[in-house]
Order: sequence, then structure tokens, then C-alpha cells
Amino acid sequence: MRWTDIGDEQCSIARTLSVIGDRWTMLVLREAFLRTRRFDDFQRRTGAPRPLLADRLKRLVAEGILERQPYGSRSDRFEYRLTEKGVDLYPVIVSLLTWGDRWMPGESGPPIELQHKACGRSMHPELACPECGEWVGARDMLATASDR
Amino acid sequence: MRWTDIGDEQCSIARTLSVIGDRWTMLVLREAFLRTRRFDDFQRRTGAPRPLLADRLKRLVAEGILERQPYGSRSDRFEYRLTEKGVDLYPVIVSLLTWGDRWMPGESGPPIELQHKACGRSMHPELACPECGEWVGARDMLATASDR
DNA sequence: CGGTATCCCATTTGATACTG
DNA sequence: CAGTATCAAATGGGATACCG
Repeated sequence: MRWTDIGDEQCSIARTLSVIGDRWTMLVLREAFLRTRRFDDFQRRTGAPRPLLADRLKRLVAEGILERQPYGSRSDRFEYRLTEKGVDLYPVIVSLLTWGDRWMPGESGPPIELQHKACGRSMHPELACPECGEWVGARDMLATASDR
Repeated sequence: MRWTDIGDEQCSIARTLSVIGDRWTMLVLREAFLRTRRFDDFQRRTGAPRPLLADRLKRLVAEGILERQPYGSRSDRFEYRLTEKGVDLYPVIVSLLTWGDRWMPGESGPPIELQHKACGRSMHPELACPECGEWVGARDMLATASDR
């Protein structure tokens, strides 16, 4: 299986990875959630080579995850903003962050702090069941693959 | 920045990606959560070339995400099982799945079904605040990067 | 500021075969 | 079953320069 073909896979995980399963892409998304919007800011903060960044931004726009829009009065300035589809990737990003904070902590504490606006506490969101409201972990779930 | 150096980054997301931010690795983890344990089963179900699979399994074991253990009576049979550190990646995997089911649905419905053992319903877990219990999305959170 | 254009090199990949 | 060995080909990465 080639990676160009993976978008055709049955599995939603594989299809999702075909779109965002690239390390530079993930870092771009991290920045987008931190409200980075302009090319040069993405470049500086991700450290990606400019041609690579250009490519990844283009793909994300093509996939409808980012929107490219002119801003200000000049016609040669653009900003990239998350679409609804892009914002919906939040659980993926925050899960990566949470796991890293827990299992691969840096020396000086986590560089990104998460605060819940509503209650004001610092925390990492966790998974719960939208039907019954209980917290869920891997052991609480039954996963069934239809192809086996 | 080279990818070999990314493990040194400040950001937990980047450090996490340095360990699991590879597409084959992610598919291996998907299988692990679907209770795949043996080399050839991983190979068949992920479609990864054997040398690549061997490499990814080795790395995951080195990182403490999988454990390699002999099983049965023969000494040349091994199985790979998620450690606690590995099980804790569940939110990452399930978030990828959830997003894919929502935004990149296949023709014949999702091939992996999730059921909450406790309440019996089919659902996708969602994020909530462990402090106050409310559901949270990207807009409900304040993310602050300490380096800017 | 927001990109492209080049170019070269290192790495990864994919296929295939082989071994204990 | 559980890998290694080999190897050609493709890909991606990084540096640098350039343009409107």
C-alpha cells in the first residue's frame, strides 16, 4: 500500500491520517490553534522550511481544514484560519498534548497551559460518554472492526 | 530542524509526535487497540512492509508503549501488548477515528464501531472538563504558550 | 510579507528473498 | 511464525536564492 492510496482505505483512522498524519502538518495545526495566522509566523514557530510549509498550508486549504483569506487593506496579505472542520480537530491536538505532558514531560513544565474558560481551572480535558456522561478510558469501550 | 531532533523540542505535542507521529506507527497502534498482538497479524492488517513493521514495533517497545513477550510453549513466538503508557494513547486514536467518521466518511459506514460497555450505547467519546464536568470544545479553552 | 524555484542529499519505501 | 538481508527507486528534507 502506498501512502498516496491510503485515502481510499476503509478505516477512518487511516483516512484521517492521509490528511493530517504528517508531522509538519500537525505542527501547523498546533500553531493554528494557538491563533497563528500568517505565513511567516507559521514558519518561525514551526521551524518548517518555507517550501514545505507552503505545501502543507496548500493541502490543508484544499482539504477544507484551513481557509486562506486576504486581510487588511493590502491585497498581498493573507491569513489562514481554521474552518469548522479544522476546529473539530481539537480533540486530536489536545490528546497529543495531554499524553506528552504526562509521559514525556520537559524539564521546565508544560509550555502550553490549558485553562477552561467556564470554570477557570487549569486542566487537561478527558473523554466521557455523550450518552451517559461517564468518564471513559480504553478499557470501558468495546471496539468492533466490521472486517474481521 | 531535523526530525531526529524533534524529541528535544519544548512542546509536548512535538515530543509526542517524535514517538508516534508516523503513519505506520499510528496504524500499528490502531491494531493494538483492536487486540492484534502478533507480528504477522499486524503485517496483514496494516499492510506495512515487513522491515518497516519490524522497525516500528521495535521503536514502540523501546519507548515503553508496547511490551514484547513470549507466549505459548514455544520460545520463538512473541506477542506485543500495550503497556499502561500505550493504553493511555487511547484518546489520540479515538479522536482520529471520531474525526474521520464525521468528516471523511466511507461509503459503507464506519468500519469500527465503538460501544460503551457501561451503558451499552454506540457513541464517540467527547471531551469534558475533569474539574467541573462540562463538555468542552476548542472555543471553551484558553491555550497559553509560555514562549510568546 | 508571502511565497517560488532550484538543487542535492539523506532517508524511507517497497519488493523480494531468505533464515531459524 | 517472526523476523533479516538486500537493494533500487521514490520521496522528502534542508539550504539557499529569488521575486512581486
